[in-house]
Amino acid sequence: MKYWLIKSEPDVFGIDDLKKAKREPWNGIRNYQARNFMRDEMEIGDLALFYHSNAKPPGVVGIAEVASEPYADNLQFDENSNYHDPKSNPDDPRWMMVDFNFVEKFPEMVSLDQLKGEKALEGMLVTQRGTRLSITPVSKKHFDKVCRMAR
DNA sequence: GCCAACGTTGGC
DNA sequence: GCCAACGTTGGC
Repeated sequence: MKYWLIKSEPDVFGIDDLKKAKREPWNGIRNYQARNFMRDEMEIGDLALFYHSNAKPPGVVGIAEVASEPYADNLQFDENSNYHDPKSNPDDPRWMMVDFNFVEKFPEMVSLDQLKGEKALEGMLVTQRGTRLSITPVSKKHFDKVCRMAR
């Protein structure tokens, strides 16, 4: 079982939206590294820290769970979508995604500042400057620590 | 296959 | 809204 951190902008799709939806296809990822994590490494039952980016303040607000095998993100074939990719071949889709289930919303967010200030989280990718990846792997140690900080 | 130009992310 | 840090694109 692996652990992850997934970013989302609360204005677009935040933890409350996931709570309401219960389950959501993680579509719109158009970065190869992030895609590879979903396609090649995620397994049903993996847990992910749900992170609000472009928020004030940014930080981890809850937990989601991988709920499906990887499958093609249909928006890549939708000409009216921002995520349309004309170069993707329907017989060999370029962009894959998984579904996430809502697991938990933390009573209080663990802000990026808190993450950065916590010695035990040293090396966590999201705290590092220039990490723009919307999906990053997280060690179990770091995952557990963030959960403890939230409670 | 190099690399300049361009686009995007996301903290601040 | 600025801009640093990346990723991608495309000409050569």
